[in-house]
Amino acid sequence: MLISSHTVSVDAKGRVSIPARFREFLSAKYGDQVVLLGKDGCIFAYPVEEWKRRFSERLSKLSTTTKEVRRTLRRLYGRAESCEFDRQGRILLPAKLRVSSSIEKEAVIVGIENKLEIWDKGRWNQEMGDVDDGTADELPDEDLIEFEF
Amino acid sequence: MLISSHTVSVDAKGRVSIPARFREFLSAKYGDQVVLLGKDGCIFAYPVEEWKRRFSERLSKLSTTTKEVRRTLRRLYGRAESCEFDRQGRILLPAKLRVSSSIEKEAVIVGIENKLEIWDKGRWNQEMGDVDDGTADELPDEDLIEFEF
DNA sequence: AATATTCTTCCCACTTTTCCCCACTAAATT
DNA sequence: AATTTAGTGGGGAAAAGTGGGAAGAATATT
Repeated sequence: MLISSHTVSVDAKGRVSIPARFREFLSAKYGDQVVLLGKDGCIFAYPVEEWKRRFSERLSKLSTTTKEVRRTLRRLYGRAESCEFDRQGRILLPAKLRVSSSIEKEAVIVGIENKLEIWDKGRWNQEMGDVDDGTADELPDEDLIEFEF
Repeated sequence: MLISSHTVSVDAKGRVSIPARFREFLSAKYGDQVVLLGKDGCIFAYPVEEWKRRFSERLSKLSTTTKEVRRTLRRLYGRAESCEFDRQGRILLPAKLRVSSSIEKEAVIVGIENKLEIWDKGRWNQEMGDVDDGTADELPDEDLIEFEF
């Protein structure tokens, strides 16, 4: 299970090191390939198998006779990027995604159950409520489950 | 699995480079031949095997006694074009299809599970909703399965 | 029928990008 | 303090993408 957050630097080529703990878990359980998707102002990184489970498998059951379905598929797949760890355990964040998530010099990598989120450090701090005074937010009401991002 | 989108240039002869990642997947899994079909204002490119699975196999089971079926068949097969990669990994887009999909100088090639879509860049941006705010659409309701494009 | 014209296909050459690999520093472990 | 592991940076080879020339096929023109 993935958990916790780590600050890492983004180099001139747009690469970020995936913290060793995360990498071990991912490689062992899923292999070295992840799928990136811009969302909520950050980048979601799914292990490929996880992506398939959440999207491919469910979407392939839909008929593509309707234009709506075809459009949904291309909007999802078209925005995603596939990428692999290099030998140093880094991934290259495509320029497109770096721009849309405002990631420049420092990024925060967050482990959430079985996917990662990659944030610009500034945005992450905002998302966390700027001051981390140890005050936990209340839990939101339950919601209906439809689609798992 | 095919995923993500790449911008490529269309040369004076109407050729486009198929991004290496896509090509590797296609060649390894399916061979070098694809079937092109104009649809939704872009060009669909199916590996031949995929075309057979989606269309040939299912359509050949239908009886051709009705005019309706014969008409469907000729409209589908008549508009399709077969083509191969050249040594540089490009395909030549037939003039007809280039016109009907408004492809001129810049094209976007999108990988969607096991087929490609080839778009004029302008049209693609429209299809994506112009601004890429990372907002993914919800899935539409299920539909009855007829033919899967 | 002969010639011209367009289109297709193959090949070479150039530019840009990608990514592989080495090396350095910092931190943790023994 | 020495050794291992994690994270960071960058040079250079290889590959990807692009453009165009030239030979051959198909079509059109005189």
